[in-house]
Amino acid sequence: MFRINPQSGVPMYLQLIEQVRHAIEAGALRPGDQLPGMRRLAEQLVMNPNTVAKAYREMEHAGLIALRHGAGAFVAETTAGNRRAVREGRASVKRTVAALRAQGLDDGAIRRLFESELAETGGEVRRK
Amino acid sequence: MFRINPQSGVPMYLQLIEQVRHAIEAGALRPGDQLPGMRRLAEQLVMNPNTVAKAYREMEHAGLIALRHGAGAFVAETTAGNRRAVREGRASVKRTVAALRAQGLDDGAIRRLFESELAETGGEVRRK
Amino acid sequence: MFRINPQSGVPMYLQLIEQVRHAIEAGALRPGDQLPGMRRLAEQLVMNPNTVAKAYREMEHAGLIALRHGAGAFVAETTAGNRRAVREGRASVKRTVAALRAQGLDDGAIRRLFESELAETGGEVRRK
Amino acid sequence: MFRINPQSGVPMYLQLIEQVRHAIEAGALRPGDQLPGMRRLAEQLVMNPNTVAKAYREMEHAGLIALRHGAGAFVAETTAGNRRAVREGRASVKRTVAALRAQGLDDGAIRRLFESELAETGGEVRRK
DNA sequence: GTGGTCTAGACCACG
DNA sequence: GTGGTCTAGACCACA
Repeated sequence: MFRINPQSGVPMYLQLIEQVRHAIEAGALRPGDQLPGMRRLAEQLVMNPNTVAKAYREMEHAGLIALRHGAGAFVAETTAGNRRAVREGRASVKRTVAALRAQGLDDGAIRRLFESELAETGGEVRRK
Repeated sequence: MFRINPQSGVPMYLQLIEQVRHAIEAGALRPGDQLPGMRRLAEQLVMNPNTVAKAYREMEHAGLIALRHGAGAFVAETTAGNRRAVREGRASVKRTVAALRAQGLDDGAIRRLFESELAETGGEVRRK
Repeated sequence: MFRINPQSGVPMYLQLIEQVRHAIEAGALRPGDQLPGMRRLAEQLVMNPNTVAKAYREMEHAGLIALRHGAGAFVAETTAGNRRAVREGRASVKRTVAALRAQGLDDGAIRRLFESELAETGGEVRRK
Repeated sequence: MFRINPQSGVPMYLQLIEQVRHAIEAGALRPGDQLPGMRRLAEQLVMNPNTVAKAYREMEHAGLIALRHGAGAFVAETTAGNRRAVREGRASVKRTVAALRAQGLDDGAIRRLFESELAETGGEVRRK
């Protein structure tokens, strides 16, 4: 369900958090849903359980999920977000990325293009 | 010219490298152009000169730039890349991002959207 | 400066957090003050650096301290609290505890007495 | 009769033990008195019966209570302790805590205050 | 079996 | 030297 790249320079636990966040935004994970157990997920993603635990703890702090001792991790009920916008946006992103790929750009170049655009047009600062 | 976010979790020196790489791809920096001095850049970006130095060293190692002792850092002549594709791609990325922003998505949600797309469609693994 | 008891059943990192919080409340640590380095403190308290790191991270989350990469940990400026009440309260607590000790009560009995009183009179729930 | 806080970081079974111990010290529970049934208590305190069972087992091990198979749990006859000192101490603790509350201190601050006092003046180490 | 704490120790990023 | 990430693996608390 998730794909982590240990070589990207982005901490693995952050990658996991972003992907869970996206899964929630996109509706793949819904409030109340149980997340995979830490150990099981660690095994799937070929990483250490402690690393998964760190991601889960941070997500709990962020109010994204709730950890119930002995019971598991669950998507928080308060998770709102604009799921509609995210789901609708997927199509245009898909088209744009496909076009860029067709022109011979690799992942890195595409990523830099998007990041550059975000940096230029965003009043927002990129945060943890 | 560059914008680094120390809080993003992505190493600052990597952010700088990616932005230089993009500037070259996009034509903002051309072969032979001189890069800002390390100390000056460090001051501008509010970071330690050692961190800038590390980024420059890595870029030299990658063949992106050439460090001429006592003279400064210059964009390498050998820098190929598909500049045309990058420049042409900017417009569509700009349109896509603007549309997503208009739907109320913030930087994070947009980033997660294209990262998700890259991960799903990319045969390529994201590398350092 | 701090005293941790590994056998108490209360997690060591929580004990450390409470003691730092108290030091701030009591004025022993003031906004802007630098905390001991994680490794150094770990050595002093005879615990693992990772355990200290966990305490520091939680305190950062709680807004108690700020962690500056490569620079150290510092007491947050926003730390208000009612220092006066805490400092003035110390005397009465000191007297009460001394009296209880004189009557032959041990730490456990004294603690249970206070906790019982807090539970009975507190509208507040004891939180992490 | 008892109040457990699952969020405090202190193990629930330890909280329960301490509260039973206090009830005995304070005379609320007298030698020979029957303790609530494990299942009933678990329900009241919103916790798993196994957790209550663990607390009861530990208390039996500590000689605090006796478990009579099929009959229930009873406060041990041998329970000594200085009940008089505890009962007499309640008044001064009540006064002290009330004063601290009046000064605006919350449960946490009060707890840190007496824990700090216990740590400073106690030759005793806090044990399980 | 699930989350939580702790240890020991390696390597990286930043100042 | 300071904080930060990751691994490997033990043991505890709770359901």
